[in-house]
Amino acid sequence: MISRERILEAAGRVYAKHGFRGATTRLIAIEAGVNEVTLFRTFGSKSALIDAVLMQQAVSKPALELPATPIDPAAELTPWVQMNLERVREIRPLLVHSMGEIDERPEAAEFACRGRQMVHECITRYVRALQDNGMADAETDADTAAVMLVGTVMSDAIARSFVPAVYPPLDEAAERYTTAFLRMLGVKKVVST
Amino acid sequence: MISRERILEAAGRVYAKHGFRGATTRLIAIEAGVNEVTLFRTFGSKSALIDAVLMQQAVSKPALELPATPIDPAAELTPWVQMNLERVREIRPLLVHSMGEIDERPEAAEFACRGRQMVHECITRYVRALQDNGMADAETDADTAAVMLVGTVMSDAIARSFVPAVYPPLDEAAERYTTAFLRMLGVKKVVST
DNA sequence: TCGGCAAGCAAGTAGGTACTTGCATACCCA
DNA sequence: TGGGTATGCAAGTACCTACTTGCTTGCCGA
Repeated sequence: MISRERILEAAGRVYAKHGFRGATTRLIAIEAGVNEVTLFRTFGSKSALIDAVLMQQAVSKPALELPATPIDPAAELTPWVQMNLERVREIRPLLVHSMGEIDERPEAAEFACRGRQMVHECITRYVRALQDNGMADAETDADTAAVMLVGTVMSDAIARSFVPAVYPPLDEAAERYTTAFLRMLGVKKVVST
Repeated sequence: MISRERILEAAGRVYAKHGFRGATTRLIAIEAGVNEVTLFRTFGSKSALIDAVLMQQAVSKPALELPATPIDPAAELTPWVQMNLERVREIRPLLVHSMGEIDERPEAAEFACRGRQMVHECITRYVRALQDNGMADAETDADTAAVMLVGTVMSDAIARSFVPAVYPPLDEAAERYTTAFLRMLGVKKVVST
């Protein structure tokens, strides 16, 4: 049963590189250092194997939380944005391929959507809390701001690798996005608490 | 020479659905209502055909311009954002597939990047003009705001189809994004000019 | 010491893939 | 009227694909 994990990891790497059609059972077997037959005996079919890969990825994320009651928004949001940037960057090839394959393999949809949904709920809750606590302008369009922050994170994490020129430097991105986001919401800087 | 265009269009549709590997020459030929051999006689190879498809797409865009000297930012930006949303939505499947195939087929990279680059330059020029004219706060991070607007547009156009719940209604999106963007820049509303 | 189980190996099946070749038709322009 | 040019059709090549079958090997626990 050691080979099960080896195959899953190998399949993940190969799928990330080549997508479903390009991830041949032969390639995966070689990458896993395993006989091709073992792959069928363990997972039944190539589709089942790839599904298992995506399923595992979707489950293995412990969800990045934000405090229920905000205190220092910039200090709380910046690392959250940073972490989300890194996470999406990690799974970028998987994400892009499964997005392209949604029509042909609807099973890929859940993987492509789940993370996005969760992040959206998290940030939306947070901005609501900001408004309720009077730390953000009550009349601003908080939902839109949240959508824009998450959209920015996705766009950066996915597109930076092939259009690097347009994005802020890697080590400044999270802070800049956060600052601009808080500006949108009309949040004042916290000097000391 | 009529078939050349027919093949190009058909190849575009099939590629959009199935990606490079899934867009078989047989499928394309059937979709074009043309003999498979004609396809090879006209383009030489499948790769050359798909390259031609992407090349044509990349060239056929006349670039959406913004005024060199802003007068009413909201009125100028909203339709621009709307148009860009629609454009990216149109080529979404093409974009997603070519993004996934960049590693394997670097020729796809130009198509995936070109539009993004141009839009970025356009909006950056515009916000600079806003700042120069004193219509936007001079000390705000205009570049980051521009990146966020474009990132939002890309994210909406690409992800709305499979995570519709998180995005603002279709007919309000452009206006909301524009409003939030102008807020980020500290642009006051123009009442009448 | 033996039985079961995971895995490897070699070979095969049935189908799909890009691409080629040779030949038959049309059609248009000179 | 004749020749080039675009296209169709049938067949074939060489290779890749997922997946199967039958047999062998090695390990592990009773």
